[in-house]
Amino acid sequence: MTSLTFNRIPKCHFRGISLPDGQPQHCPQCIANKLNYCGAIDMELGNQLQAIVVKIRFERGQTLFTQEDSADYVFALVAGVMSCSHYLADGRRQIMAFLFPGDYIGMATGERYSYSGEAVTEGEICRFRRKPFIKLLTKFDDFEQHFFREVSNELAEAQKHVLILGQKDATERVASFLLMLDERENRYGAHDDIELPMKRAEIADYLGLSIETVSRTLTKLRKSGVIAMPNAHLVRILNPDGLRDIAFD
Amino acid sequence: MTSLTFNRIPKCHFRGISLPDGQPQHCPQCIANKLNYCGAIDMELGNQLQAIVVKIRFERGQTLFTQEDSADYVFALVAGVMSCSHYLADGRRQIMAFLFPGDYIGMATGERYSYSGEAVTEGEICRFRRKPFIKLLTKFDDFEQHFFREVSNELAEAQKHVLILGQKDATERVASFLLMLDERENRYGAHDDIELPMKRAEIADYLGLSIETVSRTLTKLRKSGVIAMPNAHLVRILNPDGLRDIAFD
DNA sequence: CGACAGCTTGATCGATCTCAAGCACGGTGG
DNA sequence: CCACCGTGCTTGAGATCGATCAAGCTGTCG
Repeated sequence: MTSLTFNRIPKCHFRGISLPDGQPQHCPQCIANKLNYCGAIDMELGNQLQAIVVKIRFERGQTLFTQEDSADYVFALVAGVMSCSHYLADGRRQIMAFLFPGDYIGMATGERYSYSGEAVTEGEICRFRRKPFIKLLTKFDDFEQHFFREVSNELAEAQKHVLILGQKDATERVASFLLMLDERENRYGAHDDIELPMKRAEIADYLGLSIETVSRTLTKLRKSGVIAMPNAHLVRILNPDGLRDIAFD
Repeated sequence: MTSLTFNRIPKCHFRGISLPDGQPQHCPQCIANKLNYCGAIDMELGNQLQAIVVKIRFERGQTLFTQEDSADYVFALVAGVMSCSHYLADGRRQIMAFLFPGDYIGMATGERYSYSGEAVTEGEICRFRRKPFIKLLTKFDDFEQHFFREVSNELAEAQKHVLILGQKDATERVASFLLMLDERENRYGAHDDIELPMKRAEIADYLGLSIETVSRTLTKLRKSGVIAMPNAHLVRILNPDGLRDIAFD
């Protein structure tokens, strides 16, 4: 049920359900709505969304948009995992967030995205032109409130991230990261092992650590018995309370 | 014009304009609206806000609310400087943001604030009960859009913060911080020196550094000639381009 | 089976923290 | 008015955590 296969989307239970190929589906059937919008999209809104949506499949490693691009679109991730990264001129990369099915991207942005959207796994995304999308926001009141909550949650996530980066040491950071993934995967129903679809380098750039430190820390947690790692991209939490203690909030 | 006096509010030009003592003023006259809401509040909304507002004066060091408190209020900072801090159980503190007149607090929050609101200087704040405030949001459409933008800006700030904490070294962090304050003070009109109303400990907890490193870094920037410091809480940028280069974005 | 990308592990180095003085300035009281 | 005190800032010396450099290892794919 949770075997690790990166080749086909549906295999990984928390990466969302692939839509049938072809034209975009009516949005109420879309996983993105099921997960975050609780099915509250009405038919009329669904139809209007359908008129401005383009569904895009993407491959692992692909860049969907860059931090320099004019922010003409809003996206809804349907399947797969993405990252939002900000690059400095010398190549340093800060990953701002990992995105999972049901997440929206580029809601709260200025004239340009200030981060690049990159595919961590292959997947599928719905792309909406911003202007008509925003018009729908003002037209459908719950829809607007929904996005206010979305952006609020994103802010809360960013603040947690600030706390991790500003105050926590390497072990606390990695433990917090594992718990974050665990919690995230729990939204899709019970699961046993945490999947790490991203590379060590991506975990490192999310946590402000080096690849080597991430690797050493995982090894340390494994040797101390709070987690097990069936393989390099699968983590089983053996002692949840212990891990929470280590994460320190 | 920019002499450093912490005793009386109006002396510091970027800390906002004190309202006359006594009952809350009609909100269109309020500095908070002038700065961020561009005077777009209409009379009707102003009256309804007035009905639910309480104006509170606070002293330096005072805690306005804690991270444990039920988030029953939304605040608008009118005068003075505040900080939002998250404390860990062992006393570590991450300052999430410094707040200036015109900033709103507690808009995007769950059941509880997840940070404590602390007074960096003495000042004044308008407090609104959350429920009626939210009702006004839905009733007045521009008001709602205004707050969507507010929360979006807050998110952008948090993401900048993540970048600073995740990727930048001590010198880059301090330079970025000075530029942030500079930009912020520029919103209130031209100014010569940057005021640092907060203590070194607060800068340190914002930047994820120790007090000593903040101090040493300021000394280094001073000795290298990009800034001058007439006193410990006043910074003059001598070489803006140099400082931007050091801040690295 | 070989090549390559990504992960792990080891050894060293360096930036920042910690501990410890000393300093500066504002406020207070004699 | 000035000495004293306390708080906050600076500076120095040593310790530490994580980065960097450098192999080796593992699993995947052709």
